[in-house]
Amino acid sequence: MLNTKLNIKKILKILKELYPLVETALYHKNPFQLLIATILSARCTDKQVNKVVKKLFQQFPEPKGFAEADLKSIENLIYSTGYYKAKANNIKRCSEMLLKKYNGEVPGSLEKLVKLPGVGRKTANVVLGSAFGIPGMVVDTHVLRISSRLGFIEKTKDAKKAEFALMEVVPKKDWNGFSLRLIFFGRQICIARKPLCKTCPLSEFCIEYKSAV
DNA sequence: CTCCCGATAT
DNA sequence: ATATCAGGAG
Repeated sequence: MLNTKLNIKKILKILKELYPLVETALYHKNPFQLLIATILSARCTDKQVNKVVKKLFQQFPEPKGFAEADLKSIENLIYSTGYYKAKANNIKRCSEMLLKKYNGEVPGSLEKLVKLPGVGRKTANVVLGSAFGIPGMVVDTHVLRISSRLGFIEKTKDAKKAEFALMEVVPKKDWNGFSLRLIFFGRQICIARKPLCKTCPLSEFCIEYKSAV
């Protein structure tokens, strides 16, 4: 069940009032560090990622360091984020490709970003939005869950499908902010296990809440 | 589709 | 004990 265009507009307005300033919570000082932090954030909380990246970037500030590093030493530094073998391998190979193809710089287009090891559409769109200021619709677990709860799109498990459907409904200038706001909203209010519908400022517009009452 | 996988909240 | 966390590769 989809929400009306007018309600979607109202929801976007309320979300902006709720979270006026939106910025990624991932610690980073340049596009490369944001890229690595975002790769690490797969199925892991930002808080957990931030616990490891400071030490990680102190040891390996640039692609060169990761490319020359022993895989084990990367694994040890990122261990607590989970999937540590796959992530370490991806980070090393990603750094190697950045050096070989892009002179160590992070490319600023979706097509190039998604070809990097460990980088899918979600990670690529995070980097586009938060490092380059290019509109990108980030569909992570929160956005996927909440955009259907609120009736922005039909329920789906396909993140790419959701991404394209959301780009139709949300104004392009809002794409970056929309994703970040839904993520904060998802952590604080529209929580996966136990959504706080009683105190939710969007419940009167929420398709799932209204159909449950 | 399965596999990768630790930390945390419930 | 189990679900969930800014997913991606094969």
